[in-house]
Amino acid sequence: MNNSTYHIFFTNLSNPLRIKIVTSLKQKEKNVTELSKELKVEQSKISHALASLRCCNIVDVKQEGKQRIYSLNKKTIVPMLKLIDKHAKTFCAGDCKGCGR
Amino acid sequence: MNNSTYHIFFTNLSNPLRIKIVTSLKQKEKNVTELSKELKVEQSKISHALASLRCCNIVDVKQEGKQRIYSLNKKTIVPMLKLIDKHAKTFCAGDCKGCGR
DNA sequence: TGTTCATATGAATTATAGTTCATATGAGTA
DNA sequence: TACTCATATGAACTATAATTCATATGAACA
Repeated sequence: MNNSTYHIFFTNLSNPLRIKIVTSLKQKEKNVTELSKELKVEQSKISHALASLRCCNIVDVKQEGKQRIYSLNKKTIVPMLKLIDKHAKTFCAGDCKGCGR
Repeated sequence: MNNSTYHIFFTNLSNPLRIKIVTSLKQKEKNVTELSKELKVEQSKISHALASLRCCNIVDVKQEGKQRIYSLNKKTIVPMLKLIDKHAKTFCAGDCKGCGR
């Protein structure tokens, strides 16, 4: 597999807001306004974040009336987050702190 | 698990050089000079990249004489890259192109 | 068809992360 | 202990990505 795909994919998930959206959608699908209210984040920020996530098919959309319902593509993301959980537990004493650079 | 760990972990892998190093170390462990020559990248760039990867325990180091041998922590990374391979194949027609934003 | 609610988009600004280069550290060896 | 090879580090600079805000689109409905 080519490195560029990895780079694009990881970059997409390397953002606090997008991660928040992902973990929120893990529970259940939501529309933009719901996400905006739940996360206390301005609507256009949510929309931009969702646009990125859609690019890599990390989330799916469906239209329902004037709402757009976003759902998580769990096939990839759920096992991936599990890998990180396990990694952090095993190698980073619970959670990864980064190294300030 | 807390979102900050996900963020730090993904950010670490969201960089072309660090990904190159990771995929190179998947084959076999290498020292800094070897990586620098193989990837045709200046030594300090490699060192900085390795420092980041070490923070999240994505790579390990051992000293051997004056060299430092870096190896990949395969437990997490190998299955993670496989997940992306499969994702790209299944959902992105082979490889993820991003969306130019 | 004009108004409202829901969401998306573009572009300028701002924040974050990466590169570069000069230099420091540190192991081995003459 | 002075020198060399291997690697690390800090800080200024540069590049990349995120935020903001004004505005566009588009569905529903009066």
